[in-house]
Amino acid sequence: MFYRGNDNYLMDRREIAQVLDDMAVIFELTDENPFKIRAYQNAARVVEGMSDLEERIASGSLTEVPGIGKNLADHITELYKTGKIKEHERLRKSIPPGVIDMLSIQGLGPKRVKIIYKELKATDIGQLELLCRVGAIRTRKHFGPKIEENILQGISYLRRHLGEHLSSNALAAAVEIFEKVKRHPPVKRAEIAGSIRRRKELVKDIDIVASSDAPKKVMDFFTGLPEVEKVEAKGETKSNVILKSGISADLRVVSDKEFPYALHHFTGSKEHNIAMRGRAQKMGMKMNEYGLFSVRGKQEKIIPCKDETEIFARLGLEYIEPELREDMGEIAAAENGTLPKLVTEKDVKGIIHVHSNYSDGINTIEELARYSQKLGYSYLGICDHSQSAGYAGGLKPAEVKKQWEEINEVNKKLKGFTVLKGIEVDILTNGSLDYNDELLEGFDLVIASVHSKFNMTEEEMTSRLIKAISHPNVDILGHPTGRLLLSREAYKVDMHKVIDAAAKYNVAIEINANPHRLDLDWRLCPYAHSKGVKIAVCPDAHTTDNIHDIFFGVGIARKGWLTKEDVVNAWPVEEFIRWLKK
DNA sequence: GCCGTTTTCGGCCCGACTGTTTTCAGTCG
Repeated sequence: MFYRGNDNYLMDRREIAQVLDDMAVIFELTDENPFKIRAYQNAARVVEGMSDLEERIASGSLTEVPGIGKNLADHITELYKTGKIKEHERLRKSIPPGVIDMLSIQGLGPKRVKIIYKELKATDIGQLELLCRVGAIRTRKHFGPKIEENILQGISYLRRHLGEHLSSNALAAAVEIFEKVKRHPPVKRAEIAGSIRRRKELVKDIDIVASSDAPKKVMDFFTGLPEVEKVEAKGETKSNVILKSGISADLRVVSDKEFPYALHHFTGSKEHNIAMRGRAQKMGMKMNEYGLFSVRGKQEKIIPCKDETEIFARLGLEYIEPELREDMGEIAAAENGTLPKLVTEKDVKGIIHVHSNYSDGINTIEELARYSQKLGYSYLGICDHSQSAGYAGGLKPAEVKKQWEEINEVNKKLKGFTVLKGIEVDILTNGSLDYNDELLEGFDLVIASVHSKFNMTEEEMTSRLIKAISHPNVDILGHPTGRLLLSREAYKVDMHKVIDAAAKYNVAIEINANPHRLDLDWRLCPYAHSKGVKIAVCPDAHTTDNIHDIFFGVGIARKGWLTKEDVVNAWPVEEFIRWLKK
């Protein structure tokens, strides 16, 4: 199931980018030159997209990379070699961590946080909340009751999601410790269970299930891992630790005979398990994490099963994929033999919705194409931003024409691979699109997305999206609700009406595979399927690395019961193009 | 911070929106 990750230095590059971004954040709070801040942010993105970082560090040629000068080259080298930057450590100490946390509150940026910290002396979110409640915020210039209210709402949103993690972060942390546990000699079998295995978009903790005859040894090994910050509980069957990444992780160790039952039990969901136990009971059986038992009076006898498939079979069910175990109809479908054959990562044929260096992406069209081809895909849809998206380097019509010529050139060079001329066109406030019809007609592929004016009423936003969908050139509706997991709520919109409109105009809806979005929500996929609406699983990539995010999008599609027939970019290129020309 | 046949200082991207104001500051994308 696992994220195949990337070749070579992904973690190093991401970690370096993270530190540079962190420095930029601190600079924002300390009145640094705004262009210096941007230089750091820019360098973070550049490093993230570099394929030859190690060579350049070794040869000292980092400064040849646009956006990296003497200073940043030194910082990056220091970080790569020593794991830290002295100046970063110094900056970190100059500002309380609780102040930096405030920046994650929606509507609070560096300027306001600085006033809250320097003038109102609040050093964490709790103190800030108190200031809002007593009306102390509104005493400052340009602060008023409405801003107090917005801050309180932002804090409440953060609290509601306290202890939750993006699936991408949780998975990365889980894989790191899981691989070690799995390779530990006393361990016979091991799997990541829980909501990560069910591919939920947000995850509270990591669950690992292992089998062994020497549970104590396994527990000692687990609680002694270098990734562990704190051991919360430690026993022979269960241990709980807090990882240095801040995520809580559970390990359960059972005998190898018990493993399939434990795996099923700790994969959940709780609701699925309740329904399964009810079914077992009706069939004269009993089910828990240690086994499936036949019950006769007071006599209980274990029913041996070597894996989960056998457990389901004993209960008269087809194997149910973990993604579907939410008690949302999967048990009935497994009984009737009507479970869908879920789309897999391998089914995906084309990567669409990718930003190039024409707008806010890092890589050139050719780099993106060659990388996608190397990964085994057969087509790529370049979809940069349209002209209104000034912040993201949106393309003016003349630049679009230039890009088309470049795409033609790249297509001539590549064999057995097709680059499509696409665009992520902004949906303007009134639902019209950001280019005239003549220009739109020239694209192979048009994704329409909202990037502005999120605070409309539900009626206004719904009709705005439906108007965009009804445009004859629109093929796909991009990130339909605009949500950013753990940081921004979706805008108000009636997605059922939007899906109905997508069905009417034969427009596909995106599952944006960026782990911060995962939008369309999987809970709405069955409705879309029932209306015949197709889905596009798109990485919304801004670097070659981001293309791997497709993994998270496919997870959501699977959770939404979708098959490869439902997913337009799981179709061969000819079929996809035929559909685009519909 | 970076960049540069405008070669070493001066420019670097901006439009929309909100909540404050009474002309603008801050945030977001």
